[in-house]
Amino acid sequence: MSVAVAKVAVENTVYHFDKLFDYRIPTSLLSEAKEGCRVLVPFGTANSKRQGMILERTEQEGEPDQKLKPIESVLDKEPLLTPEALQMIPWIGEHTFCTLFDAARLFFPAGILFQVSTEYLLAGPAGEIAAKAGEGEEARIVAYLSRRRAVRRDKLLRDVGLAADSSLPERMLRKGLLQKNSVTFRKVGDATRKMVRFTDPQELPKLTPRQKCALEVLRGAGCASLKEICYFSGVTPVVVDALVKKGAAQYFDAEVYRNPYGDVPEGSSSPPAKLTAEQDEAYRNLYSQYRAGQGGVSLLYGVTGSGKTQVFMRLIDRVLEDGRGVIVMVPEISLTPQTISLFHARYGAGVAVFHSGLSLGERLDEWKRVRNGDASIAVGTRSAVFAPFQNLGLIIMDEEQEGTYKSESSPRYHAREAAKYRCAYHKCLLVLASATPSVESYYHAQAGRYTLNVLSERYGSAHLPEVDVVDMNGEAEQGNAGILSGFLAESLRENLRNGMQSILLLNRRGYNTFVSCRSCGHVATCPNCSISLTYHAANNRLMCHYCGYSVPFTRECPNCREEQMRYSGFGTQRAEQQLAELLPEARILRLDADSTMTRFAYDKKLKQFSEGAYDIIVGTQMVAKGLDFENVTLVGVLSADQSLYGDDFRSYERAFDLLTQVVGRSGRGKFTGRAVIQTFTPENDIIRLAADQNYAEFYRREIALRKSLLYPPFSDICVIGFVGRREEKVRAASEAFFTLLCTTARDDYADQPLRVLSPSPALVGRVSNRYRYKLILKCRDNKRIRRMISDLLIRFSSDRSYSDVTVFPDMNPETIL
DNA sequence: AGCACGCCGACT
DNA sequence: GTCGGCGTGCTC
Repeated sequence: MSVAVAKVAVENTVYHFDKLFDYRIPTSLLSEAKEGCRVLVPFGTANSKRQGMILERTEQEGEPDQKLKPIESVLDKEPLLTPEALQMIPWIGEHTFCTLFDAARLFFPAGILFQVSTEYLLAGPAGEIAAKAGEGEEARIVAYLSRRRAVRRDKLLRDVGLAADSSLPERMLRKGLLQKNSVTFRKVGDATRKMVRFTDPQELPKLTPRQKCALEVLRGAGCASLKEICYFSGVTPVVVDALVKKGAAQYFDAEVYRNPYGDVPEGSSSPPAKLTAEQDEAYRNLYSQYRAGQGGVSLLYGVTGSGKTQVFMRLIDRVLEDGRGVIVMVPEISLTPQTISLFHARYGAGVAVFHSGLSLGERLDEWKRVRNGDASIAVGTRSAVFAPFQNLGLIIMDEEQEGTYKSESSPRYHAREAAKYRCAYHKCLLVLASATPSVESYYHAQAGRYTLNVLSERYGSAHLPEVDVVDMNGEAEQGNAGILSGFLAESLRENLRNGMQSILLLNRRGYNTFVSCRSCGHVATCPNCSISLTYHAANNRLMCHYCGYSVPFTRECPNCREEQMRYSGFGTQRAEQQLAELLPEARILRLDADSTMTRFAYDKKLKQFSEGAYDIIVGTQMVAKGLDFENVTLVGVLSADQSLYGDDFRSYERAFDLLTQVVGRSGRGKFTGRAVIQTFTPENDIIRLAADQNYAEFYRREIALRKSLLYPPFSDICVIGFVGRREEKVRAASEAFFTLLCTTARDDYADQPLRVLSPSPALVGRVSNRYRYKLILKCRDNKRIRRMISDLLIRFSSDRSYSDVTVFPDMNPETIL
């Protein structure tokens, strides 16, 4: 006698008791319940229905010793997950300290998920129930339900006007007035963008001040996305909801873009441009490493504009010939239409695109195309690393040093590590490419763990730009308080006269950065976060970049009541304005997160720039990378300083990367380029090294620093974050955890090299009214240490006294909060 | 996280 | 006497 058992990862479990749960597979489901299929299972004392994923199937011999609960139903006809994914899920769980189901989620598009929810219906004929029911709210629920069949819990509570966490339905259930069901439904999600239009009613209903404000914006625009209305009027979506209810406005869905990138051309088989000797050598090396079939990692270090893409494409061609899949990852910022059309032009519909800007439906479509073998190249951001190829030949990670490859929310995985795992599994090649490799990757290449290929020259006739560093201290002394030095202003004029284009980088958005009172010194800060507010000229409001809070700007100081509130510092919006005053004939394009909020605004604006509709781009980081316009011959960095002096061990690396990259936007075509870097600290070596594009020297210094201070790659860093509503609790929790960690490490892990830094408030100590603390652990990221951290988390969260504080470990985070 | 069990105070 | 407060323990 034996019984079939499924080991199931269950949704919405809590980390400290997450594991694979055993369920009996009823005979009727024996053929359906395959590994990799989603199932519905009874869970907990209430046996509420939850979604789960079968990760393993076993036969249990003899009598079923425990009373295993049976699987309720199987949700997929065919497995959603490949054997590779099934194997990778526990690995992700172990490395990122997340639940197994959360790890499994990474492998399928969000649109495919079912949601399990409760619905209620009357337990008998309406008349009978109404007679038994009480007054007031109970009676309202009965009346409401007597007009329909079953209604989902959230809808019921919303429609009857009760709080979302009301326990009334449960109480009525116990009284026998209601009955409940578990239902599964496919998440419809935000497949379309919510748009609002003004309905222009005969007479306007009575409106509250906030509603008036929102309506004014809407009237001006006629129609806009809900997001935009909220940005420009500073209201929350509920205000717009009210407008719609009162009949002054209407919601509608933006058209669904089935194919977000227009008609995909047939893959043009245009032969790739001829490779230079250097490119050819890199290509040959990579190809032979691929051919060897041993897997492995290679670092392709090529200066900006050296033509790494051509090397990739050659390699991709060969891999495709073998009938194997290819993943190309790019950072969010450079997933431009330029990049995508480059691949579309060459490989046609064989390209699937993955990034966060796609609707759920589109993501599902692209996922299926890879799954079914209709697409053999996946191009996308970090999530593309999980593209469901069955036979993978090559993964390319462009700009591998980019921080966006590390997930900042659970599961906190690094796409580079996930890529290494997949490459080991498929015995395929991972190519890390960059003009400024991460210190860690270059170290591994030097140490021989990765192979190294170098492209030291720009492609074609292009040369690296000449760079001038301008000391802004001198400018201030000469009475120039503007954002442009005389030198940069003159360079811009000259470039304009020559009919060439320029890019200006200002690494900060908003109009001004800082708003304070001249009279009492009061600084405008966010009421929810420990951060100062930023003035935005577009909507004349002060905004918080952390939680989205905003207030209208007034001159009156909320503290001393004097009309003395003033801006200081500057942002992209002010730069744009000053530039317009200085160069009235220039056509200026501002690119930052505010000007590119709508879905295709960024793409459209870049296209216009490339067609010559603008002379100058001024923007934040998004202009620093990936842009490739041959008419750009001048790049200006308005202030190199903010990016340099973070308090993170990666600040210098990021600053060097940013400066090198932005300088590299200049002179990529047949015209010679130049760059101007403005700074108040011209003596800083990083600026000089970036100006010279001297990576080797930068690396030499940085690696020495990392070694002496025991930072990666000489150690791993695990940051344990603590978040909660009451600061005292959060601080106490971090200290209790610290103590527990220290004793555990001393008693049971004396063999492990370990340094623990005592807890301290996070850099931004409060965000959205939640306090944040952190403690830092320098360690070796190995099985034993992960086990220790996991054990600590489990022990710590079973202590009820810190239940309102959430603890989250992050192994090798991109930034130390 | 939910949810049930269980043991003490203020109501009909 | 009972309803309901939240401390404690479990989830195949």
